[in-house]
Amino acid sequence: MNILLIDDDALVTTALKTILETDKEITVIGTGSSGREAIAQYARLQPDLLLMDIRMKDMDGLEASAEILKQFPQAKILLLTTFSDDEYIIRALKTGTRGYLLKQDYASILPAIHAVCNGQTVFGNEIIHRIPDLLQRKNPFDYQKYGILQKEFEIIKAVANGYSNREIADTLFLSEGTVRNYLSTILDKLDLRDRTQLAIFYYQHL
Amino acid sequence: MNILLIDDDALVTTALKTILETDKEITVIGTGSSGREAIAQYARLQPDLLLMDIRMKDMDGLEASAEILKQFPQAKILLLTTFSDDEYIIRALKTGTRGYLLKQDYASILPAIHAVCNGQTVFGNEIIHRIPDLLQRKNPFDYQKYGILQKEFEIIKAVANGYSNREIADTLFLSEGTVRNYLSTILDKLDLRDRTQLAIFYYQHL
DNA sequence: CAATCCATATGACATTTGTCATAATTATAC
DNA sequence: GTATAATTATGACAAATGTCATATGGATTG
Repeated sequence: MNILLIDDDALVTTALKTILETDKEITVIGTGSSGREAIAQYARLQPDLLLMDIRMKDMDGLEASAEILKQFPQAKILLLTTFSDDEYIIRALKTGTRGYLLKQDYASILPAIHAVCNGQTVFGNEIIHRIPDLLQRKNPFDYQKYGILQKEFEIIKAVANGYSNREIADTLFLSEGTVRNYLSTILDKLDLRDRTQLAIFYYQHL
Repeated sequence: MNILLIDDDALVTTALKTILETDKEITVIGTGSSGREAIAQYARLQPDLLLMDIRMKDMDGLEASAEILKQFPQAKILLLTTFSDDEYIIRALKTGTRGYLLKQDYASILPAIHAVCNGQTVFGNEIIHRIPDLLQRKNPFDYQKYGILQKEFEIIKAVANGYSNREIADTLFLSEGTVRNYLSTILDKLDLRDRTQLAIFYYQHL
């Protein structure tokens, strides 16, 4: 089995390569450190399997996966991630990658590779168990934690619905200036710069 | 462990009951044959676990689950299904039920019950493997469809990452004016009003 | 070769957004 | 009962945003 290995961190790439090559059936035929490289290398090497990190600098593993799958719908891609990448799980599932593992879970990597090569789909246990929560949009934005007041939260929701200050003011029976002030405070509390970042924040935390 | 058993088909209920009671730790404290019964019985009996069919006459297992979970967020619900109930899987995941098994898979039922009672989430293997496919046919933002050009799409992604026009210009080596023009065109094509709505649109379509 | 389309760019303009200083109420808590 | 916090409000200002008209060079296509 010819494997292409992509990880931002050269140390990880090396470590993984060592692990993988303890398996006689596996050959690492290429490595890389970015999404763009993944795409280029994939097209060139046509590996049996692509083992890729999710979080990378230029283009993340998911974008790269999507692109590769567009060109090679049969591509077998196994994504690696850390616990903190929760939000990626659903996106990963949607791109159609064949597996999703925690990096920490070294023991599972080899079996997972074999399974994916055999056409199976593999998700680490912890990940499966998070799926219902994630789909449920649990993990709801805990506004108390950031010291956000009820009123402020109403503004947040309105912004996240795409309303302008004027519209928010009208809907909540406030003056536009007040809405602006609230928003300004919110941005400050959440350490964001503008309403767009706020909307994004909202969707990523809910 | 006290279990409530709901299935449309009395034969199945009986069969399952027999299987379950081979396990000394399990007691079937009630049975029923519809979603409504499930809700009523659940409230009355407060079982440790509810084992329920998905497809039933009056109110399907998912609606019933949703209702029960609303009243008892800690409820442990294990849904039974057949291969043909594909479309239900995603809905099931979204309701927050704790497990989802194929009826055919008798052998897994007892272990699954134990697992769920211990707070785990359990999905039959075949089901897990269908999740990516099922999610995938969801709305991936098909920018071709809206006549969005590649370049424009890059702008969209940048906006969805919370960048300002100035930053986008710098990153993509464009003038700020050009970025503004692109954005203006994009908003027009997608029938949106401002960058915030665009970011929201983006997150809702992927 | 003319007609389009794409990528890129300006300048001008109106509007919206975000910040700041400041302040009047009304609860609430100590 | 005084200090603090929450709700609401001004006005002024700078910066960012979005629109429009217009323009050029390159690629594609009929």
